[in-house]
Amino acid sequence: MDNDQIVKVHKALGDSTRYKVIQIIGEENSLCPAQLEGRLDSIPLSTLSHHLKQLSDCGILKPEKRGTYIFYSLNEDVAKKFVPHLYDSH
Amino acid sequence: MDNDQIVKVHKALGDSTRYKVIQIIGEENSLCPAQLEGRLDSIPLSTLSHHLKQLSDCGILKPEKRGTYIFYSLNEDVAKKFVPHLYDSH
DNA sequence: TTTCTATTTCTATATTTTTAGAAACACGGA
DNA sequence: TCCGTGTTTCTAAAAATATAGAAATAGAAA
Repeated sequence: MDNDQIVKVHKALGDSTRYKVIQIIGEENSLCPAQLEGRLDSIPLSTLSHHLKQLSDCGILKPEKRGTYIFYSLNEDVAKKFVPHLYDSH
Repeated sequence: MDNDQIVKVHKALGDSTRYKVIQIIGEENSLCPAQLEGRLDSIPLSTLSHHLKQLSDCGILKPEKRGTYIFYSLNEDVAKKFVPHLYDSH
């Protein structure tokens, strides 16, 4: 993992909405945008989608398409490096 | 360390100049702005100063005044949490 | 006190990022 | 095929951040 990649992950985590998304998905294992929307404070899906894209692009989230739905889950390799405390209580 | 603080550290590390600063200080232990300036690609001291402020404000850098100089070093508690690999080879 | 050096703050501009409505796309089911 | 649902892309505007020159501050030393 080179510096650019590392900086990209930090940038992705350096926003409170995106950080909360990572926390929620860390608890729930796998969620789709509409489910996440219900757990966040009145955020439009279009905005959420941008955040999910950024989190996926940097590699910390892993989108998985099943029919119409897209389930997002943590990429554990990356998540363990950057948000290890999410794994502390398991 | 609460969420706001965590997000703040990630945001500070999510910029390539600031990330490089952290890497350099991790190698050198303690440097002042003018020394750092020489290790970075033609950056004005005023800009560097802003970056150092952001890195200090979020807690990952620790400024220490000695006469006219200000020496910046890593706050190890924070650095070990967010950039643990900087410690791998020591 | 004056000067020199190290560093920061002020100010303004340029750039990037965030936000969100509207339109488009993708898939499953009637 | 047409409709409904889930999700993304398009577009534009607002907000935040980065940048850097100039001015200001702080301390050391003459």
